[in-house]
Amino acid sequence: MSAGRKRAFDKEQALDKAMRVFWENGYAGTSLAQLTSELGINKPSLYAAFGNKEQLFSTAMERYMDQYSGPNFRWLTDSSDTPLTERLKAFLFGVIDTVSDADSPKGCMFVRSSCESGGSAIPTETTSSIQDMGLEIEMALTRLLEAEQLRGQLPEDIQVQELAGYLLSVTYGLGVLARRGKSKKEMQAVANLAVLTLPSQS
Amino acid sequence: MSAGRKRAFDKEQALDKAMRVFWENGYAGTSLAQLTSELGINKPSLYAAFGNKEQLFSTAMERYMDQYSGPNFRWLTDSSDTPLTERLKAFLFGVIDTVSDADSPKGCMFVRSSCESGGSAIPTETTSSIQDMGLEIEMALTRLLEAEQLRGQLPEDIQVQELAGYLLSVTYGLGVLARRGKSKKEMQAVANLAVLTLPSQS
DNA sequence: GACATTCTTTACCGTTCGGTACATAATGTC
DNA sequence: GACATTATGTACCGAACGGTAAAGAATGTC
Repeated sequence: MSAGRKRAFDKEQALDKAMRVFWENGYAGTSLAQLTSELGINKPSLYAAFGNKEQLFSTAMERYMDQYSGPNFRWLTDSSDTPLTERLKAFLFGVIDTVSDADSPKGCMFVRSSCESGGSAIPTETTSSIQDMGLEIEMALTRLLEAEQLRGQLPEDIQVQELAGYLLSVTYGLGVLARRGKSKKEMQAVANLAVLTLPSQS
Repeated sequence: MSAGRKRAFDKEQALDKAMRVFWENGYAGTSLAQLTSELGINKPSLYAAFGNKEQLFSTAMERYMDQYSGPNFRWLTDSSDTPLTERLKAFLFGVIDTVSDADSPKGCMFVRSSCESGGSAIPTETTSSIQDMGLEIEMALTRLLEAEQLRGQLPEDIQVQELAGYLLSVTYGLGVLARRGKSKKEMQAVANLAVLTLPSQS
């Protein structure tokens, strides 16, 4: 064990709070004063633990993806005998729970950050890491659909990357709807419609 | 004609530029220095013409809705003998042109502002006006679908507000996809999928 | 052409921004 | 218990923030 005074706060807990502040107010819309106030620590402690604002945001973004996006996509990527339509529905319902949870900011932090990135509001390095996260998700979804198509769960004439784009569009749209205050029930009806109308029954 | 020195810049043109700056960088991510630099005018001129930053943003937002959102929705609201599916497709293609135009910022300014609003990043008054814009769109879309259902263009057992939510979700999703760099062709394929799978043929 | 009016320019206001130097307090090592 | 090490609290930094006062330049009215 190394010497030195012990940290007086829980780092994971502080990161979770920081993630929620960014989730609610965005990168440009969040100030260090807000962060230190919400986390209950001083600026030097924050900088010692997480680096600067940009690095803290990136870490918070990764935590969001690990904690929410990952588990939701696991409904899709976990091998299972459940029909694809039902797994898609479970995925979308999981997303809905995430973006309209009563104890978290409304909407999707990834969607929000994607919209905020690209311009001068977010540093370029962070912008490209957000870009990478999105590409990773998209590729995973495409690969999954390809595998399902080979297994006969999808018509052979369908373009899987088009279908992946469609599913992403609906998913992202749910994030926006949630931010706009759409109720969980209404969004679940939307998800049902989206899955119901899929060309998935082989 | 009233007395006084003439304005040395075109107000409409300046508003258009301001709209694009907000579109690209968001409300919190845009500074007055950026605005005055991009518009080519000084701060006092900007304040005299448009009020403060918040009022300028609201005006820019209204211009965006008038110039882009309005015309796109007119594909839906204009009475026509064209089948609903084709009108929906025309609407979505119009949206795609807007959010992935080569001469404008990528993505949808309304989607972006909706994500940014709600927290402390945007003043509450502006937040609620954005909220109102969204509700107006949603109600117009719902009314349209109701009318189409009465005309027999939609199955009687379908819940039009659920369908409206679904269409909004896809539409908002396209705005996010565009911001993330999806090509126009890919998005058009997504729109085709979304319309193709609709339960619209009566 | 005097004058009131309106815009532009410059310079500035107080505040908040992200970030840090420095002294102090707490810990493990020896 | 001396010491190196690490975290905390305070106080501060220069820069950028949104916004404005004041003076000068251009216009129409009379």
